[in-house]
Amino acid sequence: MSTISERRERERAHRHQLIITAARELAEAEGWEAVTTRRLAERVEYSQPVLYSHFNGKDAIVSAVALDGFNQLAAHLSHARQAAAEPGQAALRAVSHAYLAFATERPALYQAMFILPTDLKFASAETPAPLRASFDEFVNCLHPDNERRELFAEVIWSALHGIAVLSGSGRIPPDGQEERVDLIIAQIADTRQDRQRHKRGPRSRT
Amino acid sequence: MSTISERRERERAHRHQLIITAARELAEAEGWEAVTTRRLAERVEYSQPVLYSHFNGKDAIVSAVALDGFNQLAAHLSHARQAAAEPGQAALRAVSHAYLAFATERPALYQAMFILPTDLKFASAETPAPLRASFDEFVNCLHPDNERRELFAEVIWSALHGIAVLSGSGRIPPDGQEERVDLIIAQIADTRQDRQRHKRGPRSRT
DNA sequence: GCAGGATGTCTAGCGTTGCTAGGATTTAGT
DNA sequence: ACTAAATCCTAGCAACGCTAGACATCCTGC
Repeated sequence: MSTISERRERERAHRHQLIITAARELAEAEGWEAVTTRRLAERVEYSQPVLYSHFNGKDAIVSAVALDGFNQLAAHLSHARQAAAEPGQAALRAVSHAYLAFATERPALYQAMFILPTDLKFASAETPAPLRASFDEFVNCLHPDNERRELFAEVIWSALHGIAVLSGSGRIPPDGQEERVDLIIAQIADTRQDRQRHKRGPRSRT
Repeated sequence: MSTISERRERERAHRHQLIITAARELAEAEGWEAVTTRRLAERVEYSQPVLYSHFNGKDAIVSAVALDGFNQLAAHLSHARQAAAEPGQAALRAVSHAYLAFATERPALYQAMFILPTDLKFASAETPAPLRASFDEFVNCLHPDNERRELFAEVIWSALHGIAVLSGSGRIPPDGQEERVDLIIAQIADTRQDRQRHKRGPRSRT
């Protein structure tokens, strides 16, 4: 009575992942507007309703793809950071370039993570680990004595996200990304700035 | 034979603007997912097909709203810049705060301008004037001797857009926007940096 | 004043979307 | 072998963007 239900559960988990992978591949091949429940069901060779026995709806599927993406992003950034010779500005530069490369090379995945509406909870107690891990890759590039590391990381991440999405949608020229990243690193994360200088008394972040 | 067709044209232009306004108001009241062609038609008290005699499709309506938004944004930023005592960093700070205020106070409009798919052409020859005007409000805050003003403006704009959209979608905490803007201004647009120092030889922007 | 053509508008409907109810079929436990 | 439960699919709903074709209205030329 146990092994049989275990196998069932295993198969179910396998199919769960199959749906996520199929959705991502379909989005990467033809864009998210081509990811309909019918086409997705056809692709996994099941009927539509089975999708709804795994996910609450289409948004939940996109969310699952996004969560998967955050795992990949965290690994990608971590790899870049550790490949850098030493921590500090070099690591930050490496992570930033890795971030932008991820955004440009996996546009559909990036879209699921940051643009499409998802159920994911950010910046709260129930934030999934991969999200926090990705963010921490930026934080860990900053000097531990900088009491405003989180703030710096937020701003750097925001700036990178901004140029990623604006160039991705053609709102700024796709060329010159390199220059922009260099400018961000040089200006925002100037190592002269990333120190106790930025210590401040506790502030009310109302 | 002339005045009558003139009146027709006038009425048509009026209705054109009516549709745009109705779409914007509906989006601001209930979000863009509530803006359907049926509801929009009902709101302007015409049937669906008249929308298509004015616009090529729903995307074109969103684009028109976005273009209208860029006019408002340009005026908003221009006002903030000229209200600042003198040009330079103070003006940049004023414009940046005005930009973020616009994004947070008019989220639906901002979404049409920057997130939803539109037909607008950015960063090209046929870029509509209001888009360029908005961008130039940033450029004009930077020192004319800085040969990389455009690059600086792109990065500042991107950073602001990043924190606007990430906080708007809950991906970074909505609190602390003030701190982030201050950091961007202080770091990226440090007046010591915004000068000939940044002159460089022509670079290959491959 | 009145036919006739052009213009403007609406009704109705097509194909597709996300999602679900209810029946059919297979499987498990006694 | 028989009942019950779990599993899956067929069929369909309401709403979507969009369009064809019928109806009404208005201007023009006689």
